[in-house]
Amino acid sequence: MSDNRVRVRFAPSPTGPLHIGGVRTALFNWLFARHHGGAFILRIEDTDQKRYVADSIQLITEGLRWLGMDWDEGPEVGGEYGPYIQSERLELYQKWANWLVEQGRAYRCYCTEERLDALREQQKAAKQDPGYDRHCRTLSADERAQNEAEGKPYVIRFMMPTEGSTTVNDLLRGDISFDNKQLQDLVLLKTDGYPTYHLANVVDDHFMEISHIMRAEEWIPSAPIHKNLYDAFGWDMPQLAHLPVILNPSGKGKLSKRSAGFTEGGRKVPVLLYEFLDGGYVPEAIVNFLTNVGWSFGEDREVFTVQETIERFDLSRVNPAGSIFPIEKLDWLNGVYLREMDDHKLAALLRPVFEKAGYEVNLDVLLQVIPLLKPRIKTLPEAIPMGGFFFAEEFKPAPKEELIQKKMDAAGTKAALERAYALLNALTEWSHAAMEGALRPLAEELGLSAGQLFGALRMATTAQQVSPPLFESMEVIGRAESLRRIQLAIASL
RNA sequence: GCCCCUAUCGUCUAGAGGACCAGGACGCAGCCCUUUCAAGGCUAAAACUGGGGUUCGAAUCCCCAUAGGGGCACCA
Repeated sequence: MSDNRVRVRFAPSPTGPLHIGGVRTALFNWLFARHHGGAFILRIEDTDQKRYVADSIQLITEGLRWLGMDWDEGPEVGGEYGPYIQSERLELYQKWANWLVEQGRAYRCYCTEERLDALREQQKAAKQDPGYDRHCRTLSADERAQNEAEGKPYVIRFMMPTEGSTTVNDLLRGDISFDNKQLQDLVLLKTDGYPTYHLANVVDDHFMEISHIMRAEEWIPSAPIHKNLYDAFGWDMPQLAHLPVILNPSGKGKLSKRSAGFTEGGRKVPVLLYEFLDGGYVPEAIVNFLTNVGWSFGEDREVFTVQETIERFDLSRVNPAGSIFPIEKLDWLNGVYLREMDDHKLAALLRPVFEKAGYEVNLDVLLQVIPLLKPRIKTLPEAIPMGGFFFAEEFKPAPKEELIQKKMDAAGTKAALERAYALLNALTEWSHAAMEGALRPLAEELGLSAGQLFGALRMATTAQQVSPPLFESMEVIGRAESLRRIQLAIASL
């Protein structure tokens, strides 16, 4: 199954934190590379100086590593096709842009921003399609010479064919044709000497010997542009596969961090990768979840390991239709992974969560608590209300009213707690089994339901309406402290 | 406005002409278990956008309509 000619890349631009949509694109590329035994390349497309955000590259590399995606070539690891940061390859792009000019396939355009803006306004007013009017494409030799003599700044524009059509093949959708009249004489090289995305992308994919381009669906309209560029250069175009977009839970538009990043219930949906980290999702669950959006394992299976995914991943199972971000499925899946997780590993994840919430964590206690927490949490922060009280420095007894259970009064509650105290105090072994063995008959004797008696004890020992099972909790709290708390409750009645 | 893509339960999806009165999962509802909350088990409701073709036969192929999405920068 190994094909070392498979070379794919993830090519984000460093404009801020990783977006989950980008992560999905990266993941599919990575899975494809690993499945075929090819190379996964990380390339940084920093050709827009205005949008560059410092530290972005680090956020990207850390994010990919967190999810377990390693790259064979790129920043931090190097490679034979580098550099892998586009701002370090400017000469290459300039060379090939100029080559196109020499070949008569591109031209210098001296139009100012003002003229372009005015043109756009005019087109808009006349309800014409927007686009460059190719003014500088037909400049005479004299006009050109004059512009050069004046030292006017210029961009290099591609001379797009104006007739016929361009057909590109998409591995998921088949052939897609575009009327060349729709295509623009787009800018290849900007005034500042930096390439645009289109030029840099084509040049790099060619020289980095990329075999398959897997990118998001919003790039489909630029595929014919790229195709014409490859043709002009005389290069073969890599295979294309446009991955479906992920839509907002609101159903309106692409998944974005703004406006519609909420579910119908008004819940904030995580979108940036760090928001998933902060939200208490684990990487294994995120990866498993992402592979279920736009791709399916088959065999009616929803839960599987990365290794299984790598073995099975292929483009034929990619669904070309866009999909709404199914966040509730991630919650469920995260719960599945948390339940299956090794106790020590979960302890390492939970410890900082409790500490951040202001609790001082005793590792021994945490390890005892984890089995109680496991089936009750879907995300890490949910452990705080469920288990935080185990680490509270000072016990705050529940108010009297809350000790009294349904259809009971203060006197009855007090009497029941006193009897329970006596039985527990007499126990030779402080285990949940022993406690239950002693107290269940008591409930019956007192004519109370298990819910009434245990409810009162829960309130007395944990001061919580909701908690892990009573006796297991008391086991963790310890004999002396549990008995002390029951005494406290009795005294308050 | 123009161009392009897509279309199965509320949602994520299975389905590559007969094995489909359409399967799985999440969510939702009910029941069981149960000391609260979960987890777990069981059951239920829930979909092939519409219309034309092609074919002995269409969720699957073609066309049109509709709907949703994407794109039309010296941003990627």
